[in-house]
Amino acid sequence: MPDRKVRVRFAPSPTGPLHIGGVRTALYNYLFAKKHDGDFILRIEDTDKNRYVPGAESYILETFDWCGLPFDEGIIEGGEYGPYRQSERKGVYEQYAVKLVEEGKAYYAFDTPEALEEMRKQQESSGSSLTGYNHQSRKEMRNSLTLPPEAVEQLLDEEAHYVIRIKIPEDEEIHVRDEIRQDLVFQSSTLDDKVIFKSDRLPTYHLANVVDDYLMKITHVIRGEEWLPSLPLHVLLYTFLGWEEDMPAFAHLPLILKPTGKGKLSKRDGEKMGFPVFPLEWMDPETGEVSSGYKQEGYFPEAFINLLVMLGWNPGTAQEIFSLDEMVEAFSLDRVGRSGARFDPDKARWFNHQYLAKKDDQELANEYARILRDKKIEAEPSYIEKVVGLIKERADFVRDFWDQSFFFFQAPQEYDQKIVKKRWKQDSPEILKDLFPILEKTAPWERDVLEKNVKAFIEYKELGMGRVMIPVRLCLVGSGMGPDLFTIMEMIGREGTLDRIKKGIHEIPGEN
RNA sequence: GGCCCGUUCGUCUAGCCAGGUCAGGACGCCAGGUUUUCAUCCUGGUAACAGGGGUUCGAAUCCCCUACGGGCUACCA
Repeated sequence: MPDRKVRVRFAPSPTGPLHIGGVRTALYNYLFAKKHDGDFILRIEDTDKNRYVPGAESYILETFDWCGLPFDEGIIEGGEYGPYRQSERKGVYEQYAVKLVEEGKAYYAFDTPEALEEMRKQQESSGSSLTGYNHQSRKEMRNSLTLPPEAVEQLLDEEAHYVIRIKIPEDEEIHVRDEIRQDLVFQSSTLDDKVIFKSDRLPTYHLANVVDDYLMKITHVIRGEEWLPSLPLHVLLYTFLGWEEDMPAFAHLPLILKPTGKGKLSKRDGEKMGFPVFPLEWMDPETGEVSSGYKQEGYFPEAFINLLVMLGWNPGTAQEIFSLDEMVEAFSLDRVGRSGARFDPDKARWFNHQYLAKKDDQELANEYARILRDKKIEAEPSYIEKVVGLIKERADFVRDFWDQSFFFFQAPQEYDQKIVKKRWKQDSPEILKDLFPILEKTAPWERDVLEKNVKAFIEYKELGMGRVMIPVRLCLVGSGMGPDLFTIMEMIGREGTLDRIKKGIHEIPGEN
Protein backbone atom coordinates (compact mmCIF):
# COMPACT_ATOMS: atom_id res chain seq x y z
CA MET A 1 0.00 0.00 0.00
CA PRO A 2 3.02 2.28 -0.14
CA ASP A 3 2.16 4.48 -3.09
CA ARG A 4 -1.46 5.01 -2.28
CA LYS A 5 -2.61 8.51 -1.55
CA VAL A 6 -3.06 8.97 2.16
CA ARG A 7 -6.72 9.01 3.10
CA VAL A 8 -7.96 9.15 6.68
CA ARG A 9 -11.39 9.47 8.11
CA PHE A 10 -12.98 10.79 11.23
CA ALA A 11 -16.02 8.63 11.89
CA PRO A 12 -18.18 9.88 14.73
CA SER A 13 -21.50 8.49 15.71
CA PRO A 14 -24.20 11.15 16.03
CA THR A 15 -25.21 10.16 19.54
CA GLY A 16 -24.56 13.51 21.18
CA PRO A 17 -21.94 16.22 21.26
CA LEU A 18 -18.34 15.33 20.54
CA HIS A 19 -16.11 15.77 23.49
CA ILE A 20 -12.57 17.06 23.40
CA GLY A 21 -11.14 13.56 23.02
CA GLY A 22 -13.10 13.18 19.82
CA VAL A 23 -11.93 16.54 18.57
CA ARG A 24 -8.36 15.56 19.32
CA THR A 25 -8.76 12.32 17.38
CA ALA A 26 -10.08 14.29 14.44
CA LEU A 27 -7.25 16.79 14.77
CA TYR A 28 -4.59 14.07 14.65
CA ASN A 29 -6.30 12.62 11.60
CA TYR A 30 -6.33 16.02 9.97
CA LEU A 31 -2.68 16.70 10.76
CA PHE A 32 -1.61 13.31 9.52
CA ALA A 33 -3.55 13.72 6.29
CA LYS A 34 -2.25 17.18 5.56
CA LYS A 35 1.29 16.27 6.49
CA HIS A 36 1.17 13.63 3.76
CA ASP A 37 -0.84 15.66 1.26
CA GLY A 38 -3.75 13.35 1.84
CA ASP A 39 -7.49 13.55 2.26
CA PHE A 40 -9.41 14.09 5.46
CA ILE A 41 -12.84 12.56 5.34
CA LEU A 42 -15.91 12.82 7.54
CA ARG A 43 -18.07 9.74 7.74
CA ILE A 44 -21.13 9.60 9.94
CA GLU A 45 -21.57 6.22 11.61
CA ASP A 46 -25.26 6.14 12.27
CA THR A 47 -26.03 2.45 12.01
CA ASP A 48 -27.66 2.44 15.43
CA LYS A 49 -30.90 4.25 14.89
CA ASN A 50 -31.86 3.86 18.55
CA ARG A 51 -29.03 6.05 19.71
CA TYR A 52 -29.50 8.81 17.18
CA VAL A 53 -29.65 12.24 18.78
CA PRO A 54 -31.09 15.11 16.79
CA GLY A 55 -28.69 17.99 16.46
CA ALA A 56 -25.62 15.87 17.03
CA GLU A 57 -24.69 15.86 13.38
CA SER A 58 -24.90 19.61 12.94
CA TYR A 59 -22.99 19.98 16.20
CA ILE A 60 -20.16 17.98 14.67
CA LEU A 61 -20.18 20.14 11.57
CA GLU A 62 -20.20 23.36 13.57
CA THR A 63 -17.36 22.14 15.72
CA PHE A 64 -15.00 21.61 12.81
CA ASP A 65 -16.12 24.82 11.28
CA TRP A 66 -15.16 26.66 14.44
CA CYS A 67 -11.90 24.77 14.83
CA GLY A 68 -10.92 25.50 11.26
CA LEU A 69 -10.44 21.88 10.25
CA PRO A 70 -12.09 21.47 6.86
CA PHE A 71 -12.94 18.07 5.43
CA ASP A 72 -11.98 17.13 1.90
CA GLU A 73 -14.92 14.76 1.64
CA GLY A 74 -17.96 14.34 3.79
CA ILE A 75 -21.67 14.76 4.14
CA ILE A 76 -21.48 18.41 3.11
CA GLU A 77 -18.50 18.38 0.77
CA GLY A 78 -19.55 15.23 -1.05
CA GLY A 79 -16.88 13.25 -2.84
CA GLU A 80 -16.56 10.31 -5.15
CA TYR A 81 -16.78 7.69 -2.42
CA GLY A 82 -20.14 8.79 -1.04
CA PRO A 83 -22.57 8.71 0.43
CA TYR A 84 -20.78 9.52 3.66
CA ARG A 85 -23.58 8.68 6.03
CA GLN A 86 -23.79 4.98 6.76
CA SER A 87 -27.56 5.10 7.01
CA GLU A 88 -27.52 6.08 3.34
CA ARG A 89 -25.28 3.17 2.46
CA LYS A 90 -27.60 0.50 3.88
CA GLY A 91 -27.53 -1.54 0.71
CA VAL A 92 -23.80 -2.10 0.51
CA TYR A 93 -23.13 -4.12 3.63
CA GLU A 94 -25.35 -7.18 3.44
CA GLN A 95 -23.65 -8.66 0.40
CA TYR A 96 -20.35 -8.81 2.25
CA ALA A 97 -21.92 -10.44 5.28
CA VAL A 98 -23.66 -13.00 3.08
CA LYS A 99 -20.46 -13.63 1.17
CA LEU A 100 -18.74 -14.46 4.43
CA VAL A 101 -21.53 -16.87 5.31
CA GLU A 102 -21.25 -18.56 1.93
CA GLU A 103 -17.55 -18.98 2.41
CA GLY A 104 -18.02 -20.44 5.86
CA LYS A 105 -16.46 -17.48 7.61
CA ALA A 106 -19.66 -16.34 9.19
CA TYR A 107 -23.02 -17.85 10.00
CA TYR A 108 -26.63 -17.08 10.67
CA ALA A 109 -27.78 -17.07 14.28
CA PHE A 110 -31.40 -17.23 15.32
CA ASP A 111 -31.11 -17.03 19.08
CA THR A 112 -33.62 -15.10 21.08
CA PRO A 113 -32.52 -12.55 23.65
CA GLU A 114 -33.70 -14.99 26.30
CA ALA A 115 -31.52 -17.75 24.91
CA LEU A 116 -28.51 -15.45 24.93
CA GLU A 117 -29.24 -14.43 28.47
CA GLU A 118 -29.50 -18.07 29.46
CA MET A 119 -26.15 -18.79 27.84
CA ARG A 120 -24.50 -15.98 29.78
CA LYS A 121 -25.94 -17.19 33.05
CA GLN A 122 -24.72 -20.67 32.48
CA GLN A 123 -21.25 -19.51 31.61
CA GLU A 124 -21.17 -17.39 34.72
CA SER A 125 -22.32 -20.15 37.04
CA SER A 126 -19.93 -22.66 35.56
CA GLY A 127 -17.12 -20.23 36.19
CA SER A 128 -15.79 -20.70 32.71
CA SER A 129 -13.09 -18.24 31.76
CA LEU A 130 -14.29 -18.06 28.20
CA THR A 131 -17.50 -16.13 27.97
CA GLY A 132 -19.66 -14.90 25.17
CA TYR A 133 -20.83 -16.39 21.95
CA ASN A 134 -17.67 -18.18 20.91
CA HIS A 135 -16.21 -21.27 19.32
CA GLN A 136 -17.45 -23.34 22.23
CA SER A 137 -20.86 -21.95 23.00
CA ARG A 138 -21.87 -21.58 19.37
CA LYS A 139 -22.13 -25.35 19.21
CA GLU A 140 -25.03 -25.24 21.59
CA MET A 141 -26.96 -22.36 20.09
CA ARG A 142 -29.49 -22.04 17.33
CA ASN A 143 -27.52 -21.13 14.27
CA SER A 144 -26.67 -22.29 10.80
CA LEU A 145 -23.78 -24.29 12.22
CA THR A 146 -26.00 -26.44 14.40
CA LEU A 147 -29.28 -26.48 12.51
CA PRO A 148 -29.83 -28.69 9.48
CA PRO A 149 -29.64 -26.76 6.18
CA GLU A 150 -33.35 -27.18 5.49
CA ALA A 151 -34.24 -25.65 8.81
CA VAL A 152 -31.93 -22.73 8.15
CA GLU A 153 -33.48 -22.20 4.72
CA GLN A 154 -36.89 -22.23 6.23
CA LEU A 155 -36.04 -19.77 8.96
CA LEU A 156 -34.48 -17.42 6.45
CA ASP A 157 -37.51 -17.69 4.18
CA GLU A 158 -39.80 -16.93 7.06
CA GLU A 159 -37.74 -13.81 7.61
CA ALA A 160 -37.26 -14.84 11.15
CA HIS A 161 -35.17 -12.42 13.12
CA TYR A 162 -31.62 -13.41 12.61
CA VAL A 163 -28.17 -11.96 12.78
CA ILE A 164 -24.94 -12.83 11.07
CA ARG A 165 -22.01 -13.62 13.33
CA ILE A 166 -18.39 -13.91 12.37
CA LYS A 167 -16.97 -17.38 12.86
CA ILE A 168 -13.80 -16.83 14.82
CA PRO A 169 -11.18 -19.52 14.21
CA GLU A 170 -10.77 -21.83 17.18
CA ASP A 171 -7.11 -21.57 17.80
CA GLU A 172 -5.06 -19.11 15.87
CA GLU A 173 -2.67 -16.33 16.65
CA ILE A 174 -3.76 -13.05 15.17
CA HIS A 175 -0.85 -10.72 14.57
CA VAL A 176 -1.71 -7.10 14.34
CA ARG A 177 0.29 -3.95 14.24
CA ASP A 178 -0.50 -0.68 15.89
CA GLU A 179 1.55 2.29 14.76
CA ILE A 180 1.80 3.53 18.30
CA ARG A 181 2.12 0.28 20.23
CA GLN A 182 3.97 -1.76 17.63
CA ASP A 183 3.28 -5.45 17.19
CA LEU A 184 0.60 -7.21 19.18
CA VAL A 185 -0.62 -10.78 19.22
CA PHE A 186 -4.09 -11.97 20.14
CA GLN A 187 -5.29 -15.52 20.64
CA SER A 188 -8.37 -16.14 18.54
CA SER A 189 -9.69 -18.52 21.18
CA THR A 190 -10.31 -15.58 23.50
CA LEU A 191 -12.36 -13.67 20.95
CA ASP A 192 -16.08 -14.06 20.55
CA ASP A 193 -18.28 -14.41 17.50
CA LYS A 194 -19.35 -10.81 17.24
CA VAL A 195 -22.52 -9.90 15.43
CA ILE A 196 -21.54 -8.20 12.21
CA PHE A 197 -25.01 -7.86 10.72
CA LYS A 198 -28.01 -7.06 12.86
CA SER A 199 -31.58 -8.27 12.62
CA ASP A 200 -32.63 -4.79 11.50
CA ARG A 201 -30.58 -5.57 8.39
CA LEU A 202 -27.99 -2.97 9.23
CA PRO A 203 -24.36 -3.79 9.91
CA THR A 204 -22.74 -3.32 13.29
CA TYR A 205 -19.82 -0.96 13.62
CA HIS A 206 -17.31 -3.70 12.99
CA LEU A 207 -18.53 -4.66 9.54
CA ALA A 208 -19.58 -1.19 8.47
CA ASN A 209 -16.26 0.32 9.42
CA VAL A 210 -14.22 -2.32 7.63
CA VAL A 211 -16.35 -2.28 4.49
CA ASP A 212 -16.45 1.50 4.30
CA ASP A 213 -12.78 1.96 4.99
CA TYR A 214 -12.09 -0.47 2.20
CA LEU A 215 -14.51 1.08 -0.25
CA MET A 216 -13.37 4.58 0.62
CA LYS A 217 -9.74 3.58 0.17
CA ILE A 218 -8.77 4.60 3.68
CA THR A 219 -5.05 4.11 4.23
CA HIS A 220 -4.73 4.91 7.93
CA VAL A 221 -7.21 4.37 10.71
CA ILE A 222 -6.42 6.71 13.58
CA ARG A 223 -8.87 6.30 16.42
CA GLY A 224 -9.20 6.10 20.20
CA GLU A 225 -7.66 3.36 22.28
CA GLU A 226 -11.09 2.02 23.19
CA TRP A 227 -10.99 0.32 19.80
CA LEU A 228 -7.82 -1.59 20.41
CA PRO A 229 -9.59 -4.70 21.74
CA SER A 230 -11.56 -5.04 18.52
CA LEU A 231 -8.54 -4.64 16.29
CA PRO A 232 -8.02 -8.42 15.89
CA LEU A 233 -11.64 -8.75 14.83
CA HIS A 234 -11.20 -6.04 12.24
CA VAL A 235 -7.99 -7.56 10.96
CA LEU A 236 -9.75 -10.91 10.68
CA LEU A 237 -12.54 -9.28 8.73
CA TYR A 238 -10.08 -7.81 6.24
CA THR A 239 -8.50 -11.22 5.86
CA PHE A 240 -11.81 -13.05 5.47
CA LEU A 241 -12.98 -10.54 2.91
CA GLY A 242 -9.76 -11.02 0.99
CA TRP A 243 -8.66 -7.43 1.47
CA GLU A 244 -5.47 -7.86 3.45
CA GLU A 245 -3.50 -6.17 0.69
CA ASP A 246 -5.58 -3.06 1.13
CA MET A 247 -5.79 -3.14 4.86
CA PRO A 248 -5.10 0.28 6.35
CA ALA A 249 -2.47 0.92 8.99
CA PHE A 250 -3.91 1.35 12.48
CA ALA A 251 -3.01 3.80 15.20
CA HIS A 252 -4.80 3.79 18.54
CA LEU A 253 -4.58 7.02 20.44
CA PRO A 254 -4.31 7.10 24.24
CA LEU A 255 -7.39 8.31 26.04
CA ILE A 256 -7.92 11.65 27.71
CA LEU A 257 -8.44 11.10 31.41
CA LYS A 258 -10.34 12.97 34.09
CA PRO A 259 -8.28 15.78 35.67
CA THR A 260 -8.71 14.34 39.13
CA GLY A 261 -9.12 10.74 40.10
CA LYS A 262 -9.18 8.18 37.40
CA GLY A 263 -11.14 7.10 34.38
CA LYS A 264 -11.63 8.48 30.95
CA LEU A 265 -13.08 11.89 30.55
CA SER A 266 -16.81 11.80 30.26
CA LYS A 267 -19.63 14.18 29.69
CA ARG A 268 -20.43 14.89 33.32
CA ASP A 269 -16.88 15.73 34.33
CA GLY A 270 -16.82 19.19 32.89
CA GLU A 271 -19.43 20.76 35.06
CA LYS A 272 -17.92 19.31 38.19
CA MET A 273 -14.34 20.19 37.37
CA GLY A 274 -15.15 23.68 36.24
CA PHE A 275 -13.96 23.39 32.67
CA PRO A 276 -15.76 22.42 29.49
CA VAL A 277 -15.52 18.95 28.01
CA PHE A 278 -17.20 20.05 24.83
CA PRO A 279 -15.88 22.30 22.09
CA LEU A 280 -19.18 24.13 21.74
CA GLU A 281 -22.03 24.66 24.10
CA TRP A 282 -24.54 21.84 23.93
CA MET A 283 -28.12 21.60 25.01
CA ASP A 284 -29.46 18.14 25.59
CA PRO A 285 -32.61 17.97 23.47
CA GLU A 286 -34.33 15.75 25.98
CA THR A 287 -33.48 17.25 29.33
CA GLY A 288 -32.76 20.79 28.23
CA GLU A 289 -29.57 20.59 30.25
CA VAL A 290 -26.87 22.91 28.94
CA SER A 291 -23.17 22.02 28.97
CA SER A 292 -20.59 24.70 28.43
CA GLY A 293 -18.23 24.80 25.49
CA TYR A 294 -14.75 26.12 24.86
CA LYS A 295 -16.02 28.61 22.36
CA GLN A 296 -18.52 30.09 24.75
CA GLU A 297 -15.99 30.09 27.58
CA GLY A 298 -13.90 32.43 25.51
CA TYR A 299 -11.25 30.17 24.07
CA PHE A 300 -9.86 31.04 20.68
CA PRO A 301 -10.10 28.12 18.27
CA GLU A 302 -6.34 28.29 17.61
CA ALA A 303 -5.65 28.03 21.34
CA PHE A 304 -8.11 25.19 21.70
CA ILE A 305 -6.50 23.23 18.88
CA ASN A 306 -3.07 23.99 20.26
CA LEU A 307 -3.82 22.75 23.73
CA LEU A 308 -5.42 19.63 22.33
CA VAL A 309 -2.52 18.75 20.08
CA MET A 310 -0.16 18.80 23.04
CA LEU A 311 -2.31 16.30 24.92
CA GLY A 312 -0.71 13.10 23.77
CA TRP A 313 1.69 14.35 21.16
CA ASN A 314 4.87 16.39 21.38
CA PRO A 315 7.30 17.64 18.78
CA GLY A 316 10.43 16.53 20.61
CA THR A 317 11.49 20.15 20.88
CA ALA A 318 10.68 22.85 23.42
CA GLN A 319 8.11 24.44 21.16
CA GLU A 320 4.62 24.52 22.58
CA ILE A 321 2.83 27.17 20.61
CA PHE A 322 1.93 26.02 17.12
CA SER A 323 -0.07 27.47 14.31
CA LEU A 324 -2.07 24.92 12.39
CA ASP A 325 0.48 24.99 9.58
CA GLU A 326 3.31 24.44 12.02
CA MET A 327 1.45 21.52 13.55
CA VAL A 328 0.98 19.92 10.16
CA GLU A 329 4.66 20.34 9.48
CA ALA A 330 5.79 18.94 12.83
CA PHE A 331 3.25 16.18 13.31
CA SER A 332 4.08 12.53 13.20
CA LEU A 333 2.40 9.44 14.59
CA ASP A 334 5.57 8.12 16.15
CA ARG A 335 5.68 11.06 18.50
CA VAL A 336 2.27 10.27 19.89
CA GLY A 337 2.50 8.95 23.44
CA ARG A 338 1.20 5.66 24.73
CA SER A 339 -0.29 6.63 28.05
CA GLY A 340 -3.49 8.46 28.84
CA ALA A 341 -3.30 12.21 29.38
CA ARG A 342 -4.99 14.09 32.14
CA PHE A 343 -6.47 17.38 31.16
CA ASP A 344 -5.01 20.39 33.00
CA PRO A 345 -7.35 23.39 33.15
CA ASP A 346 -4.53 25.72 34.26
CA LYS A 347 -2.44 24.91 31.26
CA ALA A 348 -5.47 25.34 29.04
CA ARG A 349 -5.88 28.91 30.27
CA TRP A 350 -2.20 29.53 29.74
CA PHE A 351 -2.53 28.54 26.10
CA ASN A 352 -5.35 30.99 25.61
CA HIS A 353 -3.31 33.67 27.35
CA GLN A 354 -0.50 33.16 24.87
CA TYR A 355 -2.83 33.67 21.94
CA LEU A 356 -4.62 36.57 23.56
CA ALA A 357 -1.40 38.46 24.13
CA LYS A 358 -0.44 38.03 20.50
CA LYS A 359 -3.80 38.96 19.04
CA ASP A 360 -4.34 42.14 17.15
CA ASP A 361 -5.68 44.99 19.33
CA GLN A 362 -8.30 45.96 16.83
CA GLU A 363 -9.70 42.47 16.58
CA LEU A 364 -9.87 42.15 20.34
CA ALA A 365 -11.39 45.61 20.62
CA ASN A 366 -14.23 44.52 18.37
CA GLU A 367 -14.99 41.65 20.68
CA TYR A 368 -14.66 43.80 23.75
CA ALA A 369 -16.94 46.43 22.23
CA ARG A 370 -19.75 43.87 22.27
CA ILE A 371 -19.29 43.30 25.97
CA LEU A 372 -19.21 47.04 26.60
CA ARG A 373 -22.36 47.53 24.58
CA ASP A 374 -24.10 44.98 26.77
CA LYS A 375 -23.06 47.03 29.74
CA LYS A 376 -24.49 50.11 28.06
CA ILE A 377 -21.10 51.75 27.86
CA GLU A 378 -20.36 54.12 25.02
CA ALA A 379 -16.83 54.51 23.79
CA GLU A 380 -14.93 55.32 20.65
CA PRO A 381 -13.49 52.29 18.85
CA SER A 382 -10.06 53.90 18.93
CA TYR A 383 -10.36 54.39 22.68
CA ILE A 384 -11.36 50.76 23.23
CA GLU A 385 -8.48 49.65 21.09
CA LYS A 386 -6.07 51.67 23.15
CA VAL A 387 -7.49 50.21 26.37
CA VAL A 388 -7.17 46.70 24.98
CA GLY A 389 -3.55 47.32 24.08
CA LEU A 390 -2.85 48.34 27.65
CA ILE A 391 -4.49 45.44 29.41
CA LYS A 392 -4.60 42.40 27.15
CA GLU A 393 -1.46 40.84 28.56
CA ARG A 394 -3.01 40.83 31.99
CA ALA A 395 -5.92 38.67 30.88
CA ASP A 396 -6.51 35.09 29.80
CA PHE A 397 -9.79 35.75 28.03
CA VAL A 398 -11.58 38.68 26.48
CA ARG A 399 -14.18 38.28 29.17
CA ASP A 400 -11.48 39.24 31.73
CA PHE A 401 -11.08 42.63 30.08
CA TRP A 402 -13.80 44.36 32.02
CA ASP A 403 -12.31 43.55 35.40
CA GLN A 404 -8.97 44.78 34.13
CA SER A 405 -10.18 47.98 32.56
CA PHE A 406 -13.55 49.14 33.88
CA PHE A 407 -11.88 52.25 35.32
CA PHE A 408 -11.16 53.49 31.81
CA PHE A 409 -14.90 53.76 31.33
CA GLN A 410 -16.34 54.66 34.72
CA ALA A 411 -15.31 55.90 38.15
CA PRO A 412 -14.80 53.19 40.74
CA GLN A 413 -17.90 52.37 42.75
CA GLU A 414 -15.99 51.12 45.75
CA TYR A 415 -12.52 51.13 47.19
CA ASP A 416 -10.43 48.09 48.00
CA GLN A 417 -10.46 48.05 51.78
CA LYS A 418 -7.16 46.25 52.06
CA ILE A 419 -5.34 48.93 50.12
CA VAL A 420 -7.24 51.66 51.92
CA LYS A 421 -6.18 50.29 55.26
CA LYS A 422 -2.59 49.88 54.24
CA ARG A 423 -1.90 52.85 52.03
CA TRP A 424 -4.49 55.55 52.72
CA LYS A 425 -2.76 57.50 55.45
CA GLN A 426 -4.05 60.28 57.57
CA ASP A 427 -2.34 62.85 55.41
CA SER A 428 -3.45 61.35 52.12
CA PRO A 429 -6.39 63.74 51.64
CA GLU A 430 -4.09 66.64 52.36
CA ILE A 431 -1.51 65.47 49.84
CA LEU A 432 -4.16 65.01 47.18
CA LYS A 433 -5.53 68.48 47.81
CA ASP A 434 -2.05 69.88 47.32
CA LEU A 435 -1.67 67.92 44.12
CA PHE A 436 -4.95 69.20 42.81
CA PRO A 437 -3.75 72.60 41.50
CA ILE A 438 -0.80 70.94 39.79
CA LEU A 439 -3.19 68.75 37.83
CA GLU A 440 -5.52 71.63 37.11
CA LYS A 441 -2.69 73.56 35.55
CA THR A 442 -1.07 70.72 33.62
CA ALA A 443 -1.15 71.39 29.92
CA PRO A 444 -1.20 69.80 27.53
CA TRP A 445 -2.99 66.94 29.34
CA GLU A 446 -0.62 64.25 28.22
CA ARG A 447 0.98 61.32 29.92
CA ASP A 448 4.57 62.53 29.83
CA VAL A 449 3.68 66.03 30.93
CA LEU A 450 1.64 64.63 33.79
CA GLU A 451 4.50 62.44 34.85
CA LYS A 452 6.95 65.33 34.77
CA ASN A 453 4.71 67.63 36.79
CA VAL A 454 3.63 65.08 39.34
CA LYS A 455 7.17 63.88 39.88
CA ALA A 456 8.34 67.46 40.31
CA PHE A 457 5.60 67.93 42.91
CA ILE A 458 6.62 64.77 44.76
CA GLU A 459 10.23 65.84 44.78
CA TYR A 460 9.43 69.32 45.95
CA LYS A 461 7.29 67.96 48.77
CA GLU A 462 9.88 65.28 49.53
CA LEU A 463 7.19 62.62 49.64
CA GLY A 464 8.17 59.55 47.59
CA MET A 465 6.17 58.00 44.81
CA GLY A 466 4.17 55.55 46.86
CA ARG A 467 2.82 58.15 49.26
CA VAL A 468 1.25 60.03 46.40
CA MET A 469 0.67 57.59 43.59
CA ILE A 470 -1.08 54.87 45.51
CA PRO A 471 -3.73 57.17 46.97
CA VAL A 472 -4.22 58.64 43.52
CA ARG A 473 -4.60 55.16 42.11
CA LEU A 474 -7.09 54.36 44.80
CA CYS A 475 -9.16 57.34 43.71
CA LEU A 476 -8.94 56.62 40.00
CA VAL A 477 -9.11 52.85 39.97
CA GLY A 478 -10.51 51.91 43.34
CA SER A 479 -7.75 49.48 44.11
CA GLY A 480 -4.05 48.85 43.70
CA MET A 481 -4.29 47.33 40.28
CA GLY A 482 -4.00 48.56 36.73
CA PRO A 483 -1.49 49.81 34.20
CA ASP A 484 0.59 52.97 34.33
CA LEU A 485 -1.27 55.63 36.23
CA PHE A 486 -0.20 58.59 34.11
CA THR A 487 -1.57 56.79 31.08
CA ILE A 488 -4.84 56.23 32.90
CA MET A 489 -4.99 59.93 33.74
CA GLU A 490 -4.41 60.92 30.15
CA MET A 491 -7.05 58.49 28.97
CA ILE A 492 -9.82 59.48 31.33
CA GLY A 493 -9.05 63.16 30.94
CA ARG A 494 -8.53 66.09 33.26
CA GLU A 495 -12.11 66.33 34.34
CA GLY A 496 -12.43 62.63 35.04
CA THR A 497 -9.20 62.59 36.96
CA LEU A 498 -10.05 65.57 39.13
CA ASP A 499 -13.58 64.38 39.79
CA ARG A 500 -12.39 61.01 40.93
CA ILE A 501 -9.79 62.51 43.22
CA LYS A 502 -12.40 64.80 44.75
CA LYS A 503 -14.73 61.90 45.18
CA GLY A 504 -12.01 59.82 46.77
CA ILE A 505 -11.09 62.51 49.26
CA HIS A 506 -14.69 62.61 50.42
CA GLU A 507 -15.55 58.96 50.32
CA ILE A 508 -12.46 57.09 51.37
CA PRO A 509 -12.64 56.84 55.13
CA GLY A 510 -9.51 58.06 56.85
CA GLU A 511 -9.29 55.51 59.57
CA ASN A 512 -5.54 55.62 59.84
C1' G B 1 -13.97 -12.64 36.20
C1' G B 2 -11.66 -12.84 31.08
C1' C B 3 -8.84 -10.27 27.17
C1' C B 4 -5.88 -6.04 26.06
C1' C B 5 -3.13 -1.46 26.87
C1' G B 6 -0.43 1.53 30.06
C1' U B 7 2.94 3.52 34.49
C1' U B 8 9.21 9.54 34.40
C1' C B 9 8.16 15.93 38.88
C1' G B 10 1.04 17.66 41.40
C1' U B 11 -0.16 18.03 35.63
C1' C B 12 1.54 17.76 30.16
C1' U B 13 6.00 15.61 28.79
C1' A B 14 11.72 14.85 26.74
C1' G B 15 14.99 10.91 27.39
C1' C B 16 13.61 4.45 26.14
C1' C B 17 13.61 1.59 20.03
C1' A B 18 20.22 1.94 18.83
C1' G B 19 21.98 1.02 28.04
C1' G B 20 26.85 5.48 30.31
C1' U B 21 23.43 13.04 30.77
C1' C B 22 23.78 16.48 37.84
C1' A B 23 16.95 12.67 34.38
C1' G B 24 15.75 18.20 30.44
C1' G B 25 11.48 21.55 29.23
C1' A B 26 6.45 23.61 30.07
C1' C B 27 2.06 24.60 33.40
C1' G B 28 1.25 25.19 38.62
C1' C B 29 3.44 26.54 43.16
C1' C B 30 7.38 29.26 46.08
C1' A B 31 11.25 33.09 46.26
C1' G B 32 13.83 37.24 44.22
C1' G B 33 14.14 41.22 40.52
C1' U B 34 11.54 45.10 37.60
C1' U B 35 7.31 48.60 38.53
C1' U B 36 3.88 54.12 41.46
C1' U B 37 0.41 49.40 42.54
C1' C B 38 -1.69 44.72 40.83
C1' A B 39 -0.81 41.77 36.81
C1' U B 40 2.49 40.83 32.92
C1' C B 41 7.59 40.05 32.28
C1' C B 42 12.67 38.29 33.79
C1' U B 43 15.76 35.21 37.10
C1' G B 44 16.06 31.32 40.49
C1' G B 45 13.91 27.31 43.33
C1' U B 46 10.56 23.12 44.42
C1' A B 47 9.49 18.35 42.54
C1' A B 48 9.65 12.26 39.19
C1' C B 49 12.06 7.15 36.69
C1' A B 50 5.45 2.46 40.72
C1' G B 51 7.94 -1.87 43.50
C1' G B 52 10.97 -6.26 43.24
C1' G B 53 14.08 -9.42 40.75
C1' G B 54 17.38 -10.38 36.82
C1' U B 55 21.05 -9.27 32.27
C1' U B 56 25.36 -5.86 32.33
C1' C B 57 31.42 -2.93 34.32
C1' G B 58 27.00 0.21 34.07
C1' A B 59 19.55 0.18 33.51
C1' A B 60 14.59 5.38 33.45
C1' U B 61 16.27 2.74 29.02
C1' C B 62 16.63 -4.61 27.76
C1' C B 63 13.94 -9.22 30.18
C1' C B 64 10.60 -11.35 34.04
C1' C B 65 7.24 -10.91 38.16
C1' U B 66 4.10 -7.99 41.29
C1' A B 67 1.24 -3.73 42.26
C1' C B 68 -1.59 0.08 40.57
C1' G B 69 -4.34 2.67 36.67
C1' G B 70 -7.20 2.40 32.29
C1' G B 71 -9.93 0.25 28.13
C1' C B 72 -12.97 -3.61 26.14
C1' U B 73 -16.14 -7.58 27.31
C1' A B 74 -24.36 -5.53 23.39
C1' C B 75 -28.26 -7.25 17.52
C1' C B 76 -23.66 0.66 20.83
C1' A B 77 -20.16 3.19 18.47
